[in-house]
Amino acid sequence: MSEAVEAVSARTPRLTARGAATRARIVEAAAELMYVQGVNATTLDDVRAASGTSKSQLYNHFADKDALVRAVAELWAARVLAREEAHLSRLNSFNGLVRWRNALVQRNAAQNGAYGCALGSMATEVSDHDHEARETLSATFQRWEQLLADGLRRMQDSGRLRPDADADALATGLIAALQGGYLLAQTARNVRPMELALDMALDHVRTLLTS
Amino acid sequence: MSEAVEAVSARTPRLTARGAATRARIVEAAAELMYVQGVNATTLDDVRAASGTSKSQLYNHFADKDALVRAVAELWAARVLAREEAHLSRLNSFNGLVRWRNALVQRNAAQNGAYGCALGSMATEVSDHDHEARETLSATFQRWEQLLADGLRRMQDSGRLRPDADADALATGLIAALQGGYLLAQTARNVRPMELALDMALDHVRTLLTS
DNA sequence: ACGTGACGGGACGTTCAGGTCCAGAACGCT
DNA sequence: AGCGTTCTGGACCTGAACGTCCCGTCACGT
Repeated sequence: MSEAVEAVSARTPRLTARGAATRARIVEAAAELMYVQGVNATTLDDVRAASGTSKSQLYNHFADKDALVRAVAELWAARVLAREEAHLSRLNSFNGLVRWRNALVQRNAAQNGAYGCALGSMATEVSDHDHEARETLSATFQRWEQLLADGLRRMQDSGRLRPDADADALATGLIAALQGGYLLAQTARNVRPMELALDMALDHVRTLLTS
Repeated sequence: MSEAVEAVSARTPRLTARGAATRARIVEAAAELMYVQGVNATTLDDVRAASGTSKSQLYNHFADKDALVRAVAELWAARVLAREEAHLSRLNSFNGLVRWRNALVQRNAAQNGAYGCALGSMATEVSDHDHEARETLSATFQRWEQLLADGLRRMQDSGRLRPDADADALATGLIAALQGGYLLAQTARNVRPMELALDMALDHVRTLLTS
């Protein structure tokens, strides 16, 4: 997430440590609220109150609400990718994939599926409206798929996954299953559909292992 | 969709043919706008203009915007289920599943993935806010899964699908793959991820056929 | 210590969406 | 045909959310 903060601070060079801290407080508070309530239901006054700042700060750091939303999208993108990189950068076995699945399911079970995936929810809410944010999120999904695909390729290199399996396609399928699972779980307020979706995707990968 | 209309007309018994027509115009216009622009970005004035009605009509037929949103959710639910029932009620072979996939992909390709699935988009946008609408959508997903599961069971009965396959779990996985595919396609403005997601799910079903 | 520029607070303006109301037109029934 | 009921139109109200502004405060360099 430091990436996102620095990317913007580079655009506005004069920024003291205090200012940067305020900006970070704003984005983090907004990220939390927008995840829980949705982007549209989160007002700037909510953000102001939650971040302990004031209106002028919001408009000191962001041109308008859309700019804040974009910053929030970048923050979630960085957070999710950091988390996933930690899980996937050393992925090299089917069991690693199972552990990945379990971590995601457990995390989502803790809130009964509510809120879904921060990226997925933002994507549907924002993609009709803000092209820039949509492209950020699209690139993030692609990066996420790449992390998975790299892991699958390592499984191929070490002879665990059949070499004729299409790692990129599998990665897209896994992320789609995950996102679809998030959506069904969120709608049903129940993690079970997410488990089923991921298990089916993993079952499919299992059929492609070198037995 | 007649179901949804009748369900409400039953609640408000006094309603002339003209009134019913007005109500239907409102819901249909709102459904279109909310699908394309999103629920939140659609104002009642938009609906009024698009339906060729007036404010008082909206509030004559619906208590508030949330009630209209619920009616729209019911309309989409009925529309999607009617469409899917037409495709799936006689599903009895793997090729039927492939045709189902092709129809969905083709339909979504026509708009480059934009807007996604009406049900899925509404679900994420509404589920944090309106429990009733969320439950309608959740029930619709379940019904949809059931249509698929019934088809899969027919494939088992006719000996095409292995009897130890879990039809319900497969159905959930297929719908999740579809919804995840919709989401990725919408974010990328490209149908390809949806194709990959569905193909992976179908590949998995293929491994469960009686060879 | 003193001045400059960034930071901070919050009152205020403006717009716009949701929701109300009432008078008149259309309908349907006897 | 006449009358009550329902439907229709659109003006109007209200509140809330976005965005502006101005002045006070703080930090840092000289």
